[in-house]
Amino acid sequence: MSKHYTIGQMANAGHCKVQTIRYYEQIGLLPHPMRSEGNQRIYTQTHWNRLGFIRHSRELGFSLERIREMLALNDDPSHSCEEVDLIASKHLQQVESKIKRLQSMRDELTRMIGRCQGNQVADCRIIEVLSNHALCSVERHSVDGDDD
Amino acid sequence: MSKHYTIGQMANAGHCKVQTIRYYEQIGLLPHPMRSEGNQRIYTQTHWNRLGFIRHSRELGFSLERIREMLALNDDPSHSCEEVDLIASKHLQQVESKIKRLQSMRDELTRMIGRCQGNQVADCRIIEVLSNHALCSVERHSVDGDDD
DNA sequence: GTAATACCTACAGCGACTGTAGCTTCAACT
DNA sequence: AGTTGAAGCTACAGTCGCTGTAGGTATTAC
Repeated sequence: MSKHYTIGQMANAGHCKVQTIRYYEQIGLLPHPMRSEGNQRIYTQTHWNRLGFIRHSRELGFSLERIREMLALNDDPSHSCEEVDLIASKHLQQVESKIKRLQSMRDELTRMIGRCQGNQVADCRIIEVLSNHALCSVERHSVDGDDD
Repeated sequence: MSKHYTIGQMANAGHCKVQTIRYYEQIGLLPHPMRSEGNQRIYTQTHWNRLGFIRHSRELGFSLERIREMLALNDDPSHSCEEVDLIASKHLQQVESKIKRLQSMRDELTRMIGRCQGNQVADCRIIEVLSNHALCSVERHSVDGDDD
């Protein structure tokens, strides 16, 4: 009765690569599926839904660790909503501060590029600003990675 | 006459870690400095300036590869400004599209969180939206990394 | 029967650092 | 002069979230 899916169909639906799904399984985010006689993975609706949750959360920028936590909460349906709310709210804050940082980058880049006259590098405003932070209006911030 | 700096002083000025500076040297972004009798790195004003350029560019979100290119252009002062301008303009575009993506994430997160009533997970709007992309207004985009 | 496609495992690589282990060197203080 | 603590050294593994590759097996379509 219940539908089954190949890894390729899952990847298609999740807008990700086949390897990504195997990776999620490897790190314990997706449960091991059954295997066919020929050793190929056979997914059920449950896997399908779980992958949907993961991919959608990724699109909203959640880390795999946060997703793992939210999935655990999801698996206990009588659990209070508070913790999920907290995770999402914290994430929202991080997204907002990333936006702010990117906006100040954008402003400074725009200013820099606008002042460039297209002459020689020796007189280039862009090079000049990059060489000299004092000419820049972007406040200093930590330079570290973030996820999409 | 000319000033010398230790790696610690450089790191301080560049708002980065000592290891980061050794890393930049390793990948050829900073030239090898002289060494003291005790094998410690001794930096000159030239290194100091170059690190300043790198760190400021990083704060504006340029990748190390773009920075490498801009440094090469910078090293030829009679070179036209055009290429620097192009690199910066492309980067600005990327920053702007990152802002847009983050803004739509922010909007959807806000919407999701606002609808949550703090009951049980079974009825949680956040979980619901995450489980079902159809409930979401964020258009699908590729989920990949970006730099600060 | 054959060819193309999809699947399998295992592992290396990306970017930009960061952390650790196990040393040596330097600067300051008694 | 000795000692202590901070700063420096090398070499290498780990982070995150995949992505790519090599070298094989299974399935599907014609």
